[in-house]
Amino acid sequence: MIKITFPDGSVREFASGITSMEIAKSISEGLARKVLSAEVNGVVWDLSRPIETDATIKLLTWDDAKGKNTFWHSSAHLLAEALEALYPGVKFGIGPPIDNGFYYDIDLGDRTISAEDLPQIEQKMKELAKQSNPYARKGVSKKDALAYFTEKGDEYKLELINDLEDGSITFYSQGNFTDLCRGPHIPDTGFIKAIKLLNVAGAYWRGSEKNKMLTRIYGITFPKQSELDEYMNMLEEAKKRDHRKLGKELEIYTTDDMVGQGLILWLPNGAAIIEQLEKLAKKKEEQAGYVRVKTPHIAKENLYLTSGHLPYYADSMYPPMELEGVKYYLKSMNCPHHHRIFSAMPRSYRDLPLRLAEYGTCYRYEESGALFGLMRVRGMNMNDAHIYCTEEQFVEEFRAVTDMYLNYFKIFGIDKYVMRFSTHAPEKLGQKYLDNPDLWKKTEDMVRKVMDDAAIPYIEVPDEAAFYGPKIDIQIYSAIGREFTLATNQVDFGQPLRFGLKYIDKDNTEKMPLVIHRAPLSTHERFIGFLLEHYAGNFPVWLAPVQVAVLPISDKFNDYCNEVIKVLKNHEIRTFFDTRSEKIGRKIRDAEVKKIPYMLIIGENEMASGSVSVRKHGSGDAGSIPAADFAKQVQEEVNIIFQ
RNA sequence: GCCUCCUUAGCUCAGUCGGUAGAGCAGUUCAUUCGUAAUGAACGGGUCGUCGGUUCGAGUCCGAUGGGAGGCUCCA
Repeated sequence: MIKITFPDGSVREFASGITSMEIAKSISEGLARKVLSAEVNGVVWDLSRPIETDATIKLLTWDDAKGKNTFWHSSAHLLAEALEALYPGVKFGIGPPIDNGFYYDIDLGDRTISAEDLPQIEQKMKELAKQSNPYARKGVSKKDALAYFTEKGDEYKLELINDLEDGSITFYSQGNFTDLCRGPHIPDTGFIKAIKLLNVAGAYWRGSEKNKMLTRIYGITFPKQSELDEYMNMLEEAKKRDHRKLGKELEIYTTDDMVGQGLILWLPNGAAIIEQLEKLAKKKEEQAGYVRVKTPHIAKENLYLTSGHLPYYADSMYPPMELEGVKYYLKSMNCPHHHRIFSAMPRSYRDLPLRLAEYGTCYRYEESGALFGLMRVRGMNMNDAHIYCTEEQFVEEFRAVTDMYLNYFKIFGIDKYVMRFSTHAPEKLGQKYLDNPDLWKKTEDMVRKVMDDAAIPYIEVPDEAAFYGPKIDIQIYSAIGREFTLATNQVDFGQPLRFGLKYIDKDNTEKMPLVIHRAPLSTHERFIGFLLEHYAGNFPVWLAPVQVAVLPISDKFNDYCNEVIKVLKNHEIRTFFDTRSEKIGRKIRDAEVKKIPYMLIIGENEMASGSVSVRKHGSGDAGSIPAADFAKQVQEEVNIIFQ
């Protein structure tokens, strides 16, 4: 007999060799129908695998992330089985589960697969799923494994097997399909009731640009059709929030072939949002003791040789312009310019910390395939600043920057983010990282202390730091589920060295300052892209390009409307006056579609009483109040942000 | 950059078998002066992304190229 411990701590005895499925059945038939795999002593196992020692066990269902993983992994095998049936001779790469579904990488030789072929493959998968073929696990020797895939002619699997230890290799089979696989899998294909193949894409074998490009098929499956329907609905909803769609609909930005890819043309509405963001940044930075500077878009080659950006990053810089034998580059970073400002005059310890801020325009030649709406562009405006401080001041300064980030997140209601603390790898000092172990240790310890003291949750990622120092990246998630870096907060002791930055300390000796790079509001491009999706285009009053739409019932009230607009403008409120001879319902509809936060409906009653009827975007009629009171309320609503 | 797909009016899209382009919305003009999500009518608007090929004839078929989408790689 063996002892099985359950998650609630209870212990039951079973005969040795019992399977998780049998255990599930002993609990209830309902559970046995739902269970997908089991975590046995912390490792996810097939339900059919016999347990021969005392163990802690957790039965995994669709409600567990690990259960979903098993389900989707098995679905990938089902996809492979269908592909092999439809495209004999197809070769397989890898087919893992992912956050939302699974994929399989395949090599079809001369044949291609396109989106139109997916329904047919889906159909085949459904047919095979209905057969409820069990997933069978089998240990094989390395020799047999190699023989099997040599016979099959699948060089990708052979490459994988060659990297595996003999004795640790397992095959899984279902129906007519056998795959090299560590497992685990669900009991049989019949569990997979709803199947959707989402798209085809190219993917390099083993993720390297040097290798062959395989065809990747993405799909998702569910134990119930209703869950698939729900998921597809969610995808539809997410599409409506896509910043590229909203950016067009709300006339925020455009791009133009004649101007160039990745170069954003901001329309008046977008420019209005930019104005507000800059106003906010100015205010917050001024409060935090920053001073503003302005630097040009180009600089001589020597600046980037000194900073070290050339030649390592020349590929992602626009090529130089050469005039009178001198090369000029478009700047891809603001830091070198700021460093020269630091060095423009002798600096004393009394000048530190010196915080130089600028909404600087940078240009990076991103690969054409990497460009993506506002999120990845070639010309961008960074909310940049560089803080020059002494080692003693560093913790305080780094903390202040972190506080500023958190303050911004509160203002924008950003609560889903992850702080990634990227540190160096000691064995790569002198290659990937600047060779100064003391400074690495010192600065990493200081950053860790700031994060721990402030009790900010973060994940530490070794070997991801910048060449010149550790950094904190803030990862956020767009409404479409994409993860990207919004902002970064970096320590730099490399550039101060390269630029020979120094200050005169109390003891009259020269010392090198540390530099903090920070960009809490990212770039205008990426941040507004994010905000569009974050707010689904419903900008809060303070950011909305147009804050108040003034809608007369008929043009008889235009004069009174103009008086109201005058009052609004005196309160610095951005307005739109709809003078079309349309019915009020139409004007309201159009203002709602434009997502203008407030609409003022003005007719006979309002004119007589000197009031306005307020309608709030998305929530309807909000009653009428005196025009001056409304203006004051809106102004206060806005001012609160800038305090 | 690489793989797959897409590219028709300002926007969203239709266009059959290869026979010289169509709708809705938007725009302009006129009428209407209206109380909380679309008043009506008329009019204007396209070298079918560009270049080349096949064909008596190309929006339609083929090739190249620009741009876009989904991925991969990259992201100081």
